[in-house]
Amino acid sequence: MDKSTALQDISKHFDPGSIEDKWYSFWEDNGFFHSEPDDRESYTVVIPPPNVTGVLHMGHMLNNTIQDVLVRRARMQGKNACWVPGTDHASIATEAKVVQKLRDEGITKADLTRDEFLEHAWEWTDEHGGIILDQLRKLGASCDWERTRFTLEDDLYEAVIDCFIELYERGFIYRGKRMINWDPEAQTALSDEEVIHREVQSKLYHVRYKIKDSDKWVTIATTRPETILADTAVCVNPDDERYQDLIGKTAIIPMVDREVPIIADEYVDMEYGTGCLKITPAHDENDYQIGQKHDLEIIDMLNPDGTLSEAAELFVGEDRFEAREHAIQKLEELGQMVEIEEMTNQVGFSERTDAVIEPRLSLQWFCKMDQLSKPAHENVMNDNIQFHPSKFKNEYNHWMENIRDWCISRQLWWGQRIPAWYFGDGKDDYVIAKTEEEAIEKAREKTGNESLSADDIRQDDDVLDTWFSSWLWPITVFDPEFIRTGEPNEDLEYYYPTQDLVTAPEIMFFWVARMIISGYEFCDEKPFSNVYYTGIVRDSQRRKMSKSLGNSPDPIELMEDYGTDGVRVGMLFSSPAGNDLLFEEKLCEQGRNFANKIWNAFRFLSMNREEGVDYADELDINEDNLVDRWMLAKLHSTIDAINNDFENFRINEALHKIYSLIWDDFCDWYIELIKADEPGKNIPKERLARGLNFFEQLMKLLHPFMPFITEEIWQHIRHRDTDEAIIVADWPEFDQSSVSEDDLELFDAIQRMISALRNIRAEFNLNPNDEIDLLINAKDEDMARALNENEWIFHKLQSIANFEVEADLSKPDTSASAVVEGTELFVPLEGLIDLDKERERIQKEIDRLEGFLQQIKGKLNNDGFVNNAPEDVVQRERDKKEDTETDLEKLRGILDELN
RNA sequence: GGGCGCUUAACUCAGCGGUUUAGAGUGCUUCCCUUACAAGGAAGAAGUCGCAGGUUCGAAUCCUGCAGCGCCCA
Repeated sequence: MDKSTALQDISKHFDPGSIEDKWYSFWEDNGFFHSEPDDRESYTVVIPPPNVTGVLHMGHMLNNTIQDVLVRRARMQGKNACWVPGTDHASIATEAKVVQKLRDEGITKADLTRDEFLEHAWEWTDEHGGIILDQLRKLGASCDWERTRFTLEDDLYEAVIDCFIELYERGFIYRGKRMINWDPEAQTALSDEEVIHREVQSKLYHVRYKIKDSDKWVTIATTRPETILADTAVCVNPDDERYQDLIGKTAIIPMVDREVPIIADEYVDMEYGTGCLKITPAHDENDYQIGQKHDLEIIDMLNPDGTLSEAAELFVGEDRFEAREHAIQKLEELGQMVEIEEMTNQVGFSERTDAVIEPRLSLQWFCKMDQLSKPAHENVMNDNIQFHPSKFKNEYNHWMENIRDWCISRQLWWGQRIPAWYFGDGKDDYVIAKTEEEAIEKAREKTGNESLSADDIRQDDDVLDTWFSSWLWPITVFDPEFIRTGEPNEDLEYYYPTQDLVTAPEIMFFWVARMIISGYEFCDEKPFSNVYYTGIVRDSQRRKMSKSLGNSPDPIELMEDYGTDGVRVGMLFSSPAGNDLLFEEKLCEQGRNFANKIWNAFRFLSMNREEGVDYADELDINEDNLVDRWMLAKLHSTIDAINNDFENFRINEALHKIYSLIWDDFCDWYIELIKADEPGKNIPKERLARGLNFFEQLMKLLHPFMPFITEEIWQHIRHRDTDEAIIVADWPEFDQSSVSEDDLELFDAIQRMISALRNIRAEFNLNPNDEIDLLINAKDEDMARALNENEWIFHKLQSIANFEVEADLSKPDTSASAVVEGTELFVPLEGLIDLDKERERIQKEIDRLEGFLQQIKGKLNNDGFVNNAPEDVVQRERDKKEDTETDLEKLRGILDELN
């Protein structure tokens, strides 16, 4: 397949749409994404599994682009790169969607059996699942699709059950009645991490309770007056002098006239509110603690759906918010509402359904965290696992230091069903078993009842938290049986621990911390070495992009409008690790424009190719050509800098450097300077070959960022066998000996001279084609020789009739002038020059340099600086001073002559 | 309430080790369809680096306080 010819009609605008699918299939079909264990060093990344029925959003785009950049570079470096894709079942979110869909069809969940419901859920999953994986393909993600995993597929399901059983046997899992976060919308318990606290405007109700056998009243304050119905005590601080006489008395709960004790506990803050606290042990965490301590009655007044239960006595069946309104009304009627105060307070909302969370006493399964989390805590703090940026270590530390037990049961059907089997109503009347048969056996053993049968036992209805399956992700994607066997298979042995994890800081506790915990617990080894936290993608008003707000552009549309490469570049450009990204489409435009620039550079080189000519395939510069030496030095210093950026996870910096190397150095200078000497002629063969070879190096450095255009161009430059595709090409190797500081400096001086000439043309309205004379008074003989040797560069970039360089040339009359590092440039402009304007120009330069000189002198006149600063720093200042003084002297001379 | 972070050009952001007149993109001004690219080229204007102290020979950079904004946790 020789695509290197017939490019004369190539489009002026790069058309990404026509090549993306082609190259993606090419890579995938040829197995470049697939990895098998071998002798090479492994480089492994596991994807943060998106929700199986979700669609790609901007956060995924950023996150997966970064993963792809890392993976593609590692692959080019010759590592055995393996990026494992997959999805999770997103228990609550998916179940909620299925419930909603059924509701739309007039079916309620309660009408269905578990199996019937799951059938609907699988149907939904089959229909919507995988969409997001196709979207990742569109993004160019070089995942090993043969390894695609789903947290609810059979063997991963089994692994989670094994994990539960294992941890139960190790004593880390227990069942208990605890205060949990109840989501009345999804009707399930949630972990602490799934509750989002938001500040809301609310009211603080001051309500007075009557003291029994007395005319006295006591006033409490609450934001949830309906919970008064479940009060079982009133509590004051034992040191509070105001209430000493009340302790031990009885208060009468308003509305229901229940008698409750007035107790004393240090927990009560005397300063807060009235210093009197109502105690509702069933519906508040702290109240529950006090209730336990003082052995108070517990009245659970809520049904699972958030309506009031019989226990409330009043407003039974009403929703909690409706009941609140009625309670307020009633209290006012009774004359027991003392005051209503406006206030802001923190309210918990469900991460998934956004329903207001109710603290609720409930029998749930928990995972004990204090012991389990120790190695995970230590190994992040000692940098055995590195966070990028490291500021996230602090948050991690704080969470770990205050870690609480993890509520892992969910009152849902979509997930791994808890392997607990009950044979009675007692607290301990259960066994943990993988199968029914095993459960029967264990139950017989436990009860001593040999005739116990399947009819006598019942499996727990609940499933496990989704994160209880994804915390095993780096292990089970490779070896689902490992949790059970403890014997790693070949894959786990080879790929674990993985190298880098790229994710959002939002799920540091949900997922990252827990993966580290399970990694140490089951593998006795970290799951990854680096965690790169991306920023959050926000809109121009700093709002998080979300589907519900409708402020997120459709990623697929963006890719269609700007090209995938363009969008990738746009996303990465202003996104250093951990910093939020304010997304605007302009960023994609910049990416698209860059692709177009590259495309046209390639197009130009192609147009100069001649049919049947072989262009050398090794980069072999012309050592006699400053421009070649300069480009080589630029290339290698950039390779070095980019490698360094990658080491430090400064992905956006690396991109900026390759961007500038291609656009500013290669396109604006190198290509201009290798152009044919006469218009209409082709670039000479050797020169063009070198240009193409440089271009190849640039494409390789760019490939991780812009995979499609680089492969397209790579394949056009010359014929490639399949295994010579850029995706598996060698990452350019840094060579220090290719970086000549002298060449970089000389070329930099020439660039500034050219810029000075362009400035003169602009100031005096000369056209690019107007010929000028250029007389140069070089600062010394070396510079004179160097400029004479490189006279051609000036001719290439400027229309120059006469070019003259001397080390002692005097200024011609009526010329425009410039001074670059002690070298004076004169452009005689008889009749064209506006002397006032020229004086102004020179004066401006003098002013600028004088300001600069002042600063340098300030330093050098400071004894402290001269005596204390490192010698080379002081010397540099001295050199600067001398150079600046020389330039100033010359400019003043020029100005004198103009006057 | 506890903790963390941010504040740099009109806008969005870089700026890692403290020491070259603080950079990029966008936007703006002027010129140019110059034999790749107008999705482009050239030139240019634009910043007392939030405020106040401190350390230092030297601070956008380190420390302290303050203000404003944001995030995490309770």
